[in-house]
Amino acid sequence: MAGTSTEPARAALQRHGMRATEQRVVVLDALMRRHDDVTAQALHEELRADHPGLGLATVYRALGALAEAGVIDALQHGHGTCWRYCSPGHHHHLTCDRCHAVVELHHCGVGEWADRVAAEHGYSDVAHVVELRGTCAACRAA
Amino acid sequence: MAGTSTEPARAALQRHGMRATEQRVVVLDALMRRHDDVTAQALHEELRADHPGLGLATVYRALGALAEAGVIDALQHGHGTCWRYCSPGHHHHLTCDRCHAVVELHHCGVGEWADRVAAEHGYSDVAHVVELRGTCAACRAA
DNA sequence: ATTCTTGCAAACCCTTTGCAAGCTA
DNA sequence: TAGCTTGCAAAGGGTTTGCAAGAAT
Repeated sequence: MAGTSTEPARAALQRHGMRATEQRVVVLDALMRRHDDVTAQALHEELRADHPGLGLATVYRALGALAEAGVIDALQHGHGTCWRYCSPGHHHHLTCDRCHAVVELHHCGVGEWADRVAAEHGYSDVAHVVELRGTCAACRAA
Repeated sequence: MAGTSTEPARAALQRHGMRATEQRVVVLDALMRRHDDVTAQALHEELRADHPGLGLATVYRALGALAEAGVIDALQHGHGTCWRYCSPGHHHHLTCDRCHAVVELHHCGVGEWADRVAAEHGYSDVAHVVELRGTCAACRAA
């Protein structure tokens, strides 16, 4: 049935020159399906239900490799690292403080201001990290 | 002599309802003097030269309390947490990737965009985290 | 005098690493 | 087949905590 294929994950792995092992496919596929971010341990716990042999170290290694390849993002909010799938191209995220639902913002309203301000202070090669956080409609209603 | 008083640190502590112990004063004073961020361990190492009895756990506790009071910022870039003094009021930071020198930007060019975009997606109570990173003039020249 | 804070060292917890076995291309 | 990847368990490293002694208000 449609929507349950792991092909997208497999394809993404190969596109980035990573071997498409079952474990990596499973990890990436899980991230591509969810709308929020997860810790390595929570993800491991979750995946273990269907994949009893999957090791925690393997999850950590897969996440590290995927992040290095730019396929996923590592987030440092709070205690421990959280991970989430991240589509290509420059964009920012709007996340819900309560449920961690994420909206990707592909139109960036910061670059111009950032470049101007940085130049005023003599800084060059400026990058910006932006994260918007609020309460999503669903959580507000709840 | 001027410039070496720990009064500002002491005052900031009391203003936030924290007991002005010698250790806390020393920690906050050190942060108020520097233009970059530090790890707890590095700060401890540094302060130990003049304050042999100062414990690492005390540094961690002081930093945690100061951050909770909003007097300093906790940063999660790279491995381990870094800390830096942060003046009051809404502002953002422009930091040098090489030397970690910080410029505080008290004019925010993001709020309007953030609020609009968030509203478009049904999010409310929106806050934004922004950090600009580049190479400062001094490092570029070096 | 009371309550909070400190130092030390041990405990914690998330994450990484070594190594032999298993898989991918 | 050659070389990467996995699992397990042990090691690592930054941070937190328990507790008795010491300060601050």
